[in-house]
Amino acid sequence: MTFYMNAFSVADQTTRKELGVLEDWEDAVIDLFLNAANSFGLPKSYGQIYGLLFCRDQPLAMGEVMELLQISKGSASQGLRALRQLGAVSSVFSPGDRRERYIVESRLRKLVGGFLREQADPHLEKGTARLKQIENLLNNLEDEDSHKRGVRRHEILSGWHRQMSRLLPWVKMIVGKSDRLPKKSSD
Amino acid sequence: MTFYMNAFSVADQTTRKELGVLEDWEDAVIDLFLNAANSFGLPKSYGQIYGLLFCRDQPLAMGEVMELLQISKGSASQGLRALRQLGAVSSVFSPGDRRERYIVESRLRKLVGGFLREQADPHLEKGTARLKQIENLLNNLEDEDSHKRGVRRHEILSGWHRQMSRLLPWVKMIVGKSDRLPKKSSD
DNA sequence: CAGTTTGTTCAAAAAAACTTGAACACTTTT
DNA sequence: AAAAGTGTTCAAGTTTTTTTGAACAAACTG
Repeated sequence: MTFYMNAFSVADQTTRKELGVLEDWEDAVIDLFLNAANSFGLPKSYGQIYGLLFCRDQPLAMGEVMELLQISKGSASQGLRALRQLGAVSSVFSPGDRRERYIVESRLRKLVGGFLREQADPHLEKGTARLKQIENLLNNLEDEDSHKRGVRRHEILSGWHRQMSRLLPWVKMIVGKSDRLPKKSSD
Repeated sequence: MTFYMNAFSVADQTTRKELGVLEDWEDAVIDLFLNAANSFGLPKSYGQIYGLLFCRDQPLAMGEVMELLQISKGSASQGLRALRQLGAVSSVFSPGDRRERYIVESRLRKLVGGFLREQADPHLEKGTARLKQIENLLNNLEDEDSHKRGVRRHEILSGWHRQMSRLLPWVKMIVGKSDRLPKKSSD
């Protein structure tokens, strides 16, 4: 009934490592991040890449990411760029190797901070501009009733905008509190 | 240079209302919500519908929404359903009219609450399940090093999950503080 | 310098998300 | 009970987003 659930039997576990294949739990973690990326409005390949690097102790080069996840050069390149931009991934160089290698940022505070900076902050700024534009349209308006109605709506929107601006700093605060669990030994 | 910016001249402002056409400022507000919906991961038609109802003092029937926004029956029906589900829209009946008519919820606290309930809470629950699944995969594991590595990752993810769970109640609190601006007269 | 490795770009292909409208179901009106 | 009004559903069509891979650039290697 569930014969082919896994592509490898228990006896093959060493073989798998040699072939550069993912562990089952790694697959599950990667899938978790794939779904998370989706619900944050990011392409799923970004989630996969983050998830893979998250699983590994050693930094991986782009080619390794491509092979392990079976994704194209383009996806890997763009995904890594975007993740660096978000501050979710950073690159390191091993001496004697020309390739750039990548590791994740796994402190939630930093991840949330980067996400808010890249996604939320720009929206708030655009919001300011839009509110101004609506204000202008309301001023070139004949109809008195419509004007009044519009002004009321503008006030509500401004209130929302203000509240959202207030919220973000708190989010950074709260998430930052007790980050990463205490580790067994060094770090 | 900007001759055809608006489809109607100032002299036509009464005509516009008769034709059941949107005001310029209403268009702008609707567009604002269209974009906002997009960045919250909701279909843009949902944003348009919310935006239109947000602009109006009187509740609108589905047919009116369809005509004013030039969207199909299907989009209107589904959009209104989803918005009601989120608690962003509610329906009322006028006596002597068989049609259901719709109005928005414009208290930010309620909107955020509904959004978190429908979107964030389910994700947190799925997260719990996924973490358990990963834990299981880790237990059926031969390789000692991989197991240790996996356990560490599982700990980190559990920590994130806990923090997110903590965050949501705070968000509801903070947003709820000073809702809606003080109004001029009654309401 | 010709060849190799590493990584970026972007037009085209593939996949995913959204919208449409026709068919249907249920109510009310005549 | 036929006709008209209101609203839902869902398969098919459209649009948008994401992924791919070939062409290119840059940096090393022998």
